[in-house]
Amino acid sequence: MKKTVIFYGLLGGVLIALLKLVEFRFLVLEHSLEIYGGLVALLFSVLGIWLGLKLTRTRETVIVREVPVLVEVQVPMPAPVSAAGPFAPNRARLEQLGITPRELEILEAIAGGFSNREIAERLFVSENTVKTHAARLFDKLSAKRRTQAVQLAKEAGLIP
Amino acid sequence: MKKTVIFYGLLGGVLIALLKLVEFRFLVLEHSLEIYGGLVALLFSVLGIWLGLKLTRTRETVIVREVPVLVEVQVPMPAPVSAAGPFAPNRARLEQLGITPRELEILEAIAGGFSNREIAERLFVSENTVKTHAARLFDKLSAKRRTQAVQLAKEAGLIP
DNA sequence: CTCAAAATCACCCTTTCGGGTGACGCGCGA
DNA sequence: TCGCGCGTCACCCGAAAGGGTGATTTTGAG
Repeated sequence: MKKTVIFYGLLGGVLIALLKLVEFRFLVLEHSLEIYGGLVALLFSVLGIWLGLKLTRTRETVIVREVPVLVEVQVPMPAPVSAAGPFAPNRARLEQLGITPRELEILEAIAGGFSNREIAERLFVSENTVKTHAARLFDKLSAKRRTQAVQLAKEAGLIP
Repeated sequence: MKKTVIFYGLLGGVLIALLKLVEFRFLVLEHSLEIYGGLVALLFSVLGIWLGLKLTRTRETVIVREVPVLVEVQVPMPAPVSAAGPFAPNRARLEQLGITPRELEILEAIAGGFSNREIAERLFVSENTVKTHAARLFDKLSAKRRTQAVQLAKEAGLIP
């Protein structure tokens, strides 16, 4: 990566040098301008890099991680929902998105990390069926990938 | 890689074009040398800062201060944690699984529902690299699919 | 300095996903 | 009885993901 940067830096330098050369033919004068520009550019490049380094150098994440010591009451979760027992999917959003019960099942299975084939076996249907459900689901969720679908569904409170 | 080459090529071209343009203006309007210098300075400052940021992106020195653990009864939800702003991944489990910081980054991106390509662009690396990281990650998590990896990581308290 | 871990990238090959299309049956309400 | 939503299934094809191997570079610890 750095090599690439250096390479292009040198390339740029060579190009600029070429430009200078060409210009030289026409404007024998005005050399100071080029030199001036180049110097300024170099200077501020270095300055910029230094700034960048400085700004990120202090970006040290001081994380004081403490593992749970005692467990009292397991508080709910980030998502809203009062939630009684296991989990209650947001019916409103479910309906407003037009997601059917079967599709929700597929969604949960997907979130569980199962492949289409595994889901098919688990639900006693063909893999093609799972794929159709999944496709419709993705469409309704505006998701392009199953991971994205999971993410979106989670945000929408459809799954835990 | 090709994209990177093209990108840098275009960037270089644009920069040179800009320089030329500014020069031209300067030559035509015998005006402020300061503007020219300022523009060049600004341009290269931004470039430098960007470079600096890019070269040192995940400059984090993690200070792990483990507190003796008593019990750990993470029953219901993956990682309650409650309040506490962003989220602190379980460093202990992270280490015990041998997951590197970079791999954790990839994991988070995967959980975010991004494709390998998107992750590659977002982290300024090639898609192959992302795939390598992902592969190692799946191996360490004993996951066969990315959705499963997300699920397992969530259970392990590695991600929110 | 040397060594190892981490990160990066490439290539090949197989499997899995996802999109698109079309089709069939069932139950329910108009 | 018809239409419709839902669930079911199939096939094709391109894209994405995943497995395996090998390689280089960077960086930090000893």
